[in-house]
Amino acid sequence: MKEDESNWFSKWESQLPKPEELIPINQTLITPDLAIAFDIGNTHNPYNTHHHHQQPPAISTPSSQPNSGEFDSSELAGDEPARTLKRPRLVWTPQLHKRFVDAVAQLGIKHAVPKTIMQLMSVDGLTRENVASHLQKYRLYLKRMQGLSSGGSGGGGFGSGGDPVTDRLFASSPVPPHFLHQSGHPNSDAFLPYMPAAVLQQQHHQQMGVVGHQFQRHFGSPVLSRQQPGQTVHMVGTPVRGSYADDQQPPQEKKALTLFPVGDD
DNA sequence: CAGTGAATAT
DNA sequence: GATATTCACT
Repeated sequence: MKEDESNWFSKWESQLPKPEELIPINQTLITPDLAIAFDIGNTHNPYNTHHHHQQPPAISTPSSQPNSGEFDSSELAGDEPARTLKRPRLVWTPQLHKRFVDAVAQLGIKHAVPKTIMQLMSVDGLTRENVASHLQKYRLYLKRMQGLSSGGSGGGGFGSGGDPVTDRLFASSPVPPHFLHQSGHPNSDAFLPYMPAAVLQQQHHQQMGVVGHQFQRHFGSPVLSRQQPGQTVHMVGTPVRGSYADDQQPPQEKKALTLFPVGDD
């Protein structure tokens, strides 16, 4: 009956350890081997923002690779190679991507296949799959670039009619000109406006003063950590304030359109 | 093995 | 929700 229940319950309850007695067992129960095997370390892992871990592939500065650009492998200085274990999701940092682009550039679009690229990059921990996957996206990116790069409202007019570079990562890296269509034109490299990244903003998303958190991702600049409601925030030291307040249309196509009463779109 | 597109995972 | 990875084909 009832009394039985309450009885065992109280018993059980009274036997519960007090908070003070609850000691952290997370680590002590995990042997070093296990820890490595599961890629878990301390509970307060710097990378453990909340629920996923990642071990940036240690970019071992290849002594035989003339870095055309600067290379900040500060935090990337990894530790133990994850051995034969399932590696964490690789994050393509701009630097990493740069290397990638570099490799592809040097190989030439023709020989730029995952395997070769990977070798040339000589990034420790990078797998062929990683490169293959990335290469694909990169190709798609290039393709799209060509698509909307002709004629348009050119003249430095970005983010107008077209779509403001969908891939931030790619956009943030100097792309060898000759990549754009055609593989044999070592001389047609005339331009290729490299956007200071900061300019790349999304047009949609009218979220109040909140700047895309994507920035944080690639530039590690905590532009906005926490913003109190009502507080206005402008970008730090980034004078990239668009010209057009809310309108996404540069005063340029405004030619002769007095022909018809433009209803409204 | 390389290339794609779709699905899936983080 | 963006991205990276995996999968099934080609």
